[in-house]
Amino acid sequence: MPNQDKPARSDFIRAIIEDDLKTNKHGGAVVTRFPPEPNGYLHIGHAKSICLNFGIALENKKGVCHLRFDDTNPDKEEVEYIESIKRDVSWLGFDWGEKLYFASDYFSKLYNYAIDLIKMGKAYVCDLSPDEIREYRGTLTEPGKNSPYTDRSVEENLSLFEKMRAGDFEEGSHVLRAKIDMSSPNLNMRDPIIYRIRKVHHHRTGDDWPIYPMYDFTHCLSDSIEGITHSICTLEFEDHRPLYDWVLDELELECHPQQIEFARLNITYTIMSKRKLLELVQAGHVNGWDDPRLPTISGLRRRGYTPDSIRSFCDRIGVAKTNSTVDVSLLEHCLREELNMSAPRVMVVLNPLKVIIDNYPQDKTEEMDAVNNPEDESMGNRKIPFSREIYIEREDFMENPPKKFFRLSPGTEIRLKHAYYIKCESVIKDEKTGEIIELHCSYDPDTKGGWSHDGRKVKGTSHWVSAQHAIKAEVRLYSHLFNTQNPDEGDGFTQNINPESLMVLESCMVEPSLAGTGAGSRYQFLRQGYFCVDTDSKQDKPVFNRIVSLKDSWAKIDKSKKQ
RNA sequence: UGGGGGAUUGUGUAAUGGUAGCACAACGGAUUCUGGUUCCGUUUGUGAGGGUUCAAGUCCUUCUCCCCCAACCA
Repeated sequence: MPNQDKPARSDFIRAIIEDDLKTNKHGGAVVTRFPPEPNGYLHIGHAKSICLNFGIALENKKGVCHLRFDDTNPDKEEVEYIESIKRDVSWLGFDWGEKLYFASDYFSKLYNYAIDLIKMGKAYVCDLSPDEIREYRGTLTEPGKNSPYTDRSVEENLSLFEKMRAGDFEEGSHVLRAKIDMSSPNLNMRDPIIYRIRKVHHHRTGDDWPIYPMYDFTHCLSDSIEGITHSICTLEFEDHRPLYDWVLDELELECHPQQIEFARLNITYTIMSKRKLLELVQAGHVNGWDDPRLPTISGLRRRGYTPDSIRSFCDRIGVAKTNSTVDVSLLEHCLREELNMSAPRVMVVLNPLKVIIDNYPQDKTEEMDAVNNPEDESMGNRKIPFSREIYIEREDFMENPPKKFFRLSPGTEIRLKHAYYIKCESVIKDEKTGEIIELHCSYDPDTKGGWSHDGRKVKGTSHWVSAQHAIKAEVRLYSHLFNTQNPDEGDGFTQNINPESLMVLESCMVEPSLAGTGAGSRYQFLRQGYFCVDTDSKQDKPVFNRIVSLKDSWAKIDKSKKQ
């Protein structure tokens, strides 16, 4: 159960709930709900809402959070999405227990409520076409005018609505509207449509219904039916609150939840719109909904993000009504913070450079001791084979090093992590291209384990892998999907896609202890970053995703020098 | 030019008339067999003007800027 031992967070929503508890408004009950529409995959913006709603329930003695699918638009909704949403919510660590609901389960009740409204003279069947309805609605600055059907008799409305329900009318020919006020400055109150005719198969109710209720009618009533106390939603529904309240007030329902709105989550260098996410997937800019560059829950999961780190992120960003964009580095920080403690360290050479240690015996192999995690001794040690030929990172050698370069260069000495000190004696290059092919080094046998007894200091430490023992692997390096902090600026978000957001390295050299590691396992590749075994990984060819790099102060120095 | 919201450092978020705090980021230093981690430190803020008050981010007032709303979507 997440978040229980953490200090209580405070935000304006929790403050409202606390007040309600003090005044015993709901008899101590706190009932929230997460109400996704099953028309797409969940993203980290949904995670914020999930953490809020389920988190609040967990924090209160009589707290409950429902998972309710808002499935009133069969045109766009699919069972596949329901399954993915359930999977994502529980992966994030939340449990709805028995409290799994579907708005479609309330269709009969909703239909009866609509009839109640008609009988009260508060709803009418309108024969205007969609275009006409728009026209009659007026504009932001001009009031609307009454539909010619506003004043139909209760009997006529009843019989018309029954016919709608019976499937006697064509799609678009009739709608049921709430009779409120066509001159309201709030467009949502200008006789909103509450039922439309859609002769579409519904994934749960089949062909039972030729009419489907609209969001504004369905949502408040579903909340009321379920005994929700606090109905938390995003800012764009603020204008809908008067309608939410109107429906429940007119129907004189005992349970009248309080709708509270908060700002949705935005993160730098990514997008959070379902529509745009869909476009990226369909246009092939990414490889499916679980592409590790996407902010979808499934993408983050595949990338290697942990549920804990996402929850921790959601805790830290807070909840408010200000439109805001959170720096993606905060998300990365949350991941590093967790994995620093839990991820085993391992040595992997991403861009191999062969090193031959000339004074090391030809056929000798030694087992070197290595700690699995310096932050957690209980994770133990492992043995790593060392031999005459090894690989080091190409970046760790420079023939003409600048100042402050602590790594290997001709004549300098570095430490091989957990092994020996080596000194670079000569550089072998391709005669034609000038490319460095291999390095010849000498080692100091008295420095086994990476220590010298004479107090000699080396500034650089490199990771390495024994050439004959190495496993070849593919590593996928991800960076931001977009080049700009706000992908929506400029000529549309697809123009800002980062062409280098995925770099595949095919010939990485992995230490042998990683043989057979399973998909989803996370490691720290020493000095490089946190990596996760991808689902594409095969026994003979492991595939790793870089979740996030380590912080790199050398990269900063190097970069500032070049500028 | 209707209605509804919002504005606190680079970013996010606290401070319910009484020392503007925290986190991330950035920068400096110490420690370190990861240029990681850890530790210490530094810089940057109440959108603007006026008013009330001993005291204003907070109250009053005028203004500015930003977001949302005219789907038979949610």
